[in-house]
This record gives sequence, structure tokens and C-alpha cells, in this order.
Amino acid sequence: MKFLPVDEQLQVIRRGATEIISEDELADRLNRSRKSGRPLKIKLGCDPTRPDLHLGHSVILRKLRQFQDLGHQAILIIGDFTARIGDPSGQNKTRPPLSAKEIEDNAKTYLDQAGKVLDREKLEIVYNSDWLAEMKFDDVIRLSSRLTVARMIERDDFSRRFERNEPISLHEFLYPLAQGQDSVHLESDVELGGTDQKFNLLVGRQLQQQDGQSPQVCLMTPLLVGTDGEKKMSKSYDNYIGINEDPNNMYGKVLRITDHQIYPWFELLTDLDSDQLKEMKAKVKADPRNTKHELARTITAIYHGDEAAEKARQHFEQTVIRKEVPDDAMELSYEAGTTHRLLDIIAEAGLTSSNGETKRLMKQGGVSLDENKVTDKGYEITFEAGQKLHLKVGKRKFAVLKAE
RNA sequence: GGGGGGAUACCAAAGUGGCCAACUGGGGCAGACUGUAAAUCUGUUGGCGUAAGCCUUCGUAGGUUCGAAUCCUACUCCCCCCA
Repeated sequence: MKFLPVDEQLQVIRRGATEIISEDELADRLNRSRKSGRPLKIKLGCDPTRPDLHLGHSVILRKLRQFQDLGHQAILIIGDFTARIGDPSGQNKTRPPLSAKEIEDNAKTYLDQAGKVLDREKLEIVYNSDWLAEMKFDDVIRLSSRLTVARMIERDDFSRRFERNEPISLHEFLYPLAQGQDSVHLESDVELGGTDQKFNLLVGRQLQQQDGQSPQVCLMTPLLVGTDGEKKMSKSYDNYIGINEDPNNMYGKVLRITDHQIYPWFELLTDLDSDQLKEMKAKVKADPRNTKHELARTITAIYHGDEAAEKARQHFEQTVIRKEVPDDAMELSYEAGTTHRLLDIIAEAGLTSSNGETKRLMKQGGVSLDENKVTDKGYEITFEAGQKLHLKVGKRKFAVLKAE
């Protein structure tokens, strides 16, 4: 394996990274790896508790991919054992432990989705139950003696919970130790994580050092701000864009972000090089509208391909800008001469979750037939042969009613 | 082991016998507006029903009462203080 010159590698690695502890050590390792021809071991742990990946997760996965492309060995740890604890980082609640079956299913889903970002062929996948489950109580005691309570509770997620009288279970203290033990076991050279992982990553460093290994380099990426423009992207805030999301939704959701997010998203979610990024920065200012569309298209194309991205753009223009019924709207057929209540048609098509909701929408002007709002709850349609009606329910649900 | 506090809809949080399907805020949804699915303003936010009305919901199970989220009993879970 031939490696790029160290400074070129560093340039790629640095992109979008918040902090590297430390860069000198990293350069040093890259140098040695280049000389010996041995790739670095890059560790990323994943938590198989919530299997649906979103663009927020993709930031760190993309970073791992970059290391792969530079010729290094990416190791993805499925935290099947640590998932039984639940990472307390940034949490204000104890997480409920999962069953073995749930973890297994989640891990599979996770890999399917992560495979869209990573090079699966070159990826090493390990399960941390392989070594953590083997540890004796004795080993656990020795491990937990390495960190003091004071150090633990100075973390703000713990101290905050402590101050607010929220419960902290004792086993949560073991999480960073377990994660650190992973690094010791794998003898990792670099560990990746979000900025919220700093404490955990540093524990890995400390444990390696105490075990006579050279401590891993810690690389942190920023937490991606979600579609609400405020909080980090997360499923529980419902401000996320899933990796598996269909192209139309993906495109539309990207377009929803605030203007000042456009640039960071380019930086963290796309492959533009530093020159292109610089150009983008200027573009965002000059023409936010089109630049945002470009962002939406780029991101959608990464996960669904160019063609789907282009279709998504058209879909958006059609439905949101021109407020027309999209070409791919569901079609419902009715026998000519029959009469149906619109309420029932909507219910049968599953466009709303209850008749109450449909009535509410009607009252608010959210239901229309061929561009005409229907506000009468008892509205009935008698179909004539060959008739075609465009039904719109809410902002994004469409159907074409046909009479045969 | 002892003492105290708590559990309300998606989340937070009022309500302490009828006016409670339950104040308010956040979130969601819709309308107007917009380059936008952003921001803003307005409305709306358990189910069935054209409607009158009915049904389900305030930790769980019983009870008191014409009537309970509200009172009583038991249970489950959580938090704090002292040890």
C-alpha cells in the first residue's frame, strides 16, 4: 500500500474536524505508517441502540471513509456489549438496556445503512462483547480503579443530572471505561467521535497509556445541527434527515434548513475539496436560494444518485413552489355513477390518521380538490365516467381520484 | 433502616369532587405570507358521529359518591434528605 505524503493526508483528515488530540502525534503516526507501509488502525464505535442513521451520524462515518480512502484500516466496533449499559454522554436520562435480540437486529440495520457511506469491502467489523463479556469481576474492579469519582462527575452531563436530582445509575460510570477498554484491546491508533465523545475518547487514551501502549489520537467532529437550526440532529428532537429517507423528503428537508447552515452542511456532508468549499462560502452569501438547492441536490445524489436527485428537485418545484399534484401521486379508482363522501375517501386511502383529523384539516382549508378548497365536512362526490380529480390533503399528501 | 416528595396527553407543566377531553409553553399539523417545507402571524392539536351525543384517557388495581385526574385503600415505579 502506498500512502500519500503526510501533509496531504493531514489536509484531508483535518477537514471538518473540531479537534485533534494531538495533531503532532497524528503526524508522527502517519509518518511511521508511511515508512513502514503499515496502515493505521482507525476505530469508530457505534451504538446499536437506535438503528436509524441520519445525516448527523454520517459526519463521523464520512470521516472514517476518508481514512479508508487514504489507505488506513477502518475498524467499526459494534457496541453490542456496551449497549447493555447505554452511553450516558449528553443524556439526561438513564437509557433502558436492550435485549440481545434487539441489539442484533439493530446492528444489522446499522451496517446496511452505514454501508452507504463506508467501503464495506475494506471495513473490519468487530463486536465488543467478544472481549468485554469475557472479563471477570476482578478485571472490572481493576479497570474501574483507574478513574476517580471526582473525574467522572466533573463531566457536565453527569453533574447536571446530579444537580437536577435526576438518577444516575452506577453502571453508567462503566461506559467510558468499557469504551476505553475497546481501544486497549484493539490497540487503536486513532479513535473518531463527535465532540460529545471527548471524555470517552480521552479515557481510551489514558487506559492505553496505563497499559504501556502509545495513546490513541482522538479526532472529534462537530455535532451536526438539525433541520430546526438549533439543536444537534437527533431522532428524539425530530429534526433529522434519515440516510434511508426517500429522495423527495431528503431534498425537501435539506431545503428547510436556515441559510447560515448551508455552508457547514457543505463542509460536513459533501465531498467538496477546500477550493470548492471556499467558492461555496461566497455563493451562499450571494445566492442562498440556489446554493441551498445545490446542497439539497448534492446530498440527495450521494444517497440516491444523480437521477433521483434531479427528480426530487422537480418534485419539489412542482409540489411546493407551484403547488401542483405530483406525477407519482397515488391513484384511486371509483366506479362511475357511485357517490362517496370525501371524508371516507381520505380515510380509506389512509391519508390522515383519523376522521377527526380530516375534519380539522377541512375546516382549516387544508383539503382541496382540483385547487378548490373543500371545507364542507359532508362533501360528497358522484363520479362520472372518465372523470379525474386531484386531491390534496395537507401540504404533502396527494392522490388522483379516477372514475371508471 | 428512618423521614419527605412525586407519577397528568408527544414532551414540559397547571389542575386537588361537578363549569375537565383537561390552563399554559414547546413540538406537531394547517392557513396566510415567502426564494424555501425557513422566519413571522393566525388557527388547530384523543377516538367515533352530518349532528345531538357517545366512548377512551390523568402510574396500576379496587372502593366511596348521583358524579373522581381530584377523596379512601392496596400495589408498582421514581426522586431527595438522614443513616
